Amino acid sequence: MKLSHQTFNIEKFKVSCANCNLAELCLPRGLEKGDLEKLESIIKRAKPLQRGDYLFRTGDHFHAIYAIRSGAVKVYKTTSDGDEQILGFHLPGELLGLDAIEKKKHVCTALALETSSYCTIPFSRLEEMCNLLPGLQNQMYRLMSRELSTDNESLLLLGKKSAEEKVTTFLINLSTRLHLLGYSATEFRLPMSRQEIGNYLGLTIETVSRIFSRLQNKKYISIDHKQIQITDLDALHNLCGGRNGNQIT
Amino acid sequence: MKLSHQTFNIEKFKVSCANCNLAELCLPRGLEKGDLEKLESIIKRAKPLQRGDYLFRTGDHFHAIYAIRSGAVKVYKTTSDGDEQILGFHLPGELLGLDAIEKKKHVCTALALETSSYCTIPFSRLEEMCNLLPGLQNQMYRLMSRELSTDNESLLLLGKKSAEEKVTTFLINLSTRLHLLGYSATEFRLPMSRQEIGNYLGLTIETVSRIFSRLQNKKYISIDHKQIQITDLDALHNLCGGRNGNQIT
DNA sequence: CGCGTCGTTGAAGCCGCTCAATAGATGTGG
DNA sequence: CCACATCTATTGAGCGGCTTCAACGACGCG
Repeated sequence: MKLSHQTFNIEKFKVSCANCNLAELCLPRGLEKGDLEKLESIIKRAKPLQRGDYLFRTGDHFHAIYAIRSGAVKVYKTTSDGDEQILGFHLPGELLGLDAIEKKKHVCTALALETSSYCTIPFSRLEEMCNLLPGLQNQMYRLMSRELSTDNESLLLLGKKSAEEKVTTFLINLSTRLHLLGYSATEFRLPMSRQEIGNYLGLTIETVSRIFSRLQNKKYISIDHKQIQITDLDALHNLCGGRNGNQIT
Repeated sequence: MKLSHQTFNIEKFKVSCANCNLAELCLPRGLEKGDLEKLESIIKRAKPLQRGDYLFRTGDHFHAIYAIRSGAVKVYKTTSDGDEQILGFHLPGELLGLDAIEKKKHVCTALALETSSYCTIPFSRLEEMCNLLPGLQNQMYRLMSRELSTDNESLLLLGKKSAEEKVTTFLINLSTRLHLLGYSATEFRLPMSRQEIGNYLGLTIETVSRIFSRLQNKKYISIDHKQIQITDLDALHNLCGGRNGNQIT
């Protein structure tokens, strides 16, 4: 290897959707090799975010959408009286910022829950490229459509379900998404605090904590701080209100 | 007028986005006259729906999106145990069915709350046309982005707000949207039942009714069945939790 | 070690739900 | 036209799930 250390670092940040194991979940899905190279040419991979760093904030000028490559990011709105409502937690392969297209300004804030890497996709160039690559345009519609679907699932979650159903649905949803990424569906680390879970689900931190304890007493799960093990996935499914747990937001 | 009665009826259903007073709110927004004609060529205007008619149902094959021209439509999901969660009420100028693109199947049901007319826009032809008309493609992104934004507002509504805040936010939202359509912002007819309002807001019919009564006692509104008059819009705004009420779902 | 943050658990209170009764609106058939 | 049934909406009484308030333990960091 003749590359100097310096050069190597630059190489590390060069984009290669072709080699990215998330390609099938992300924007490149369904593109041919040649088209993939065109798409890569407009994508920039930036220095990873540290825990607590902002990806974008409410009011920021919108110029690009972002694809999470690793880590976890929370997206939230801040109300006039200062407190926040978390709208979703985003894992690798998911696109952020699509809701900012209309107003050309970000309407939410995105913050890294842990060290997270991401790709930046300038929107105006993406739009141009969609005109050239119908497959890419179709994938954009699909991804936006999917986000609409998952938002609808969230509405159902908040509107109809009890606290216990909310928490179990949340766990199963997370489990499903992690499994899709190749991780264990039954053993993982929660990237967010109880506070953040409660906020997302429209519950208090105490209620979340109590329900975790209750699920643990029933031997459905086992929790050590943020490390969680699902010991009876079927039982959890049954608590979700019959269906569901496959939403992706 | 030389047209026979027969001919006149056919003419009535011919599309003309150019003459549609909703054009600036709907898909044609921002298109030049020539491009508008191209768009019109793929749009079909169908016979109006009667109250209780379905526009589409969960599981239906997705082949087109729909634009409401008049009336009001509710969109809901049905849970496995049979009851429904209403996701939104749609007024003229709004697009329906965008959340079905990904799965190529409708994931919700859309039902007319009153006599409603609409346009049908075949999606595959729309996609082709977006490749030819960058302005149209941009408008599609904007409209989908806006729906994502309004879904987020709904999440905030369901997650953070009290029953009173939910109901007042709902009223102000409706008032704002009707005003945008050229109707009175302070006097209108609710196209949905108390039951449906409660379902949408995650409340029972009794709670909705009580809050309407309370708002009436405070002289903020005046209700006669479905006919509603807002007598103190500012007071309602203050009840919303400081901000908000500008979501469009 | 001391401090702050996070999470757990208990006790009490309140908001919204459930159950129930009633009235008004709507529709139907005689 | 009225009698009757049905559906929607309103209002009250009581209950329960979740929140609020509070105390305490565990962990991380200076």
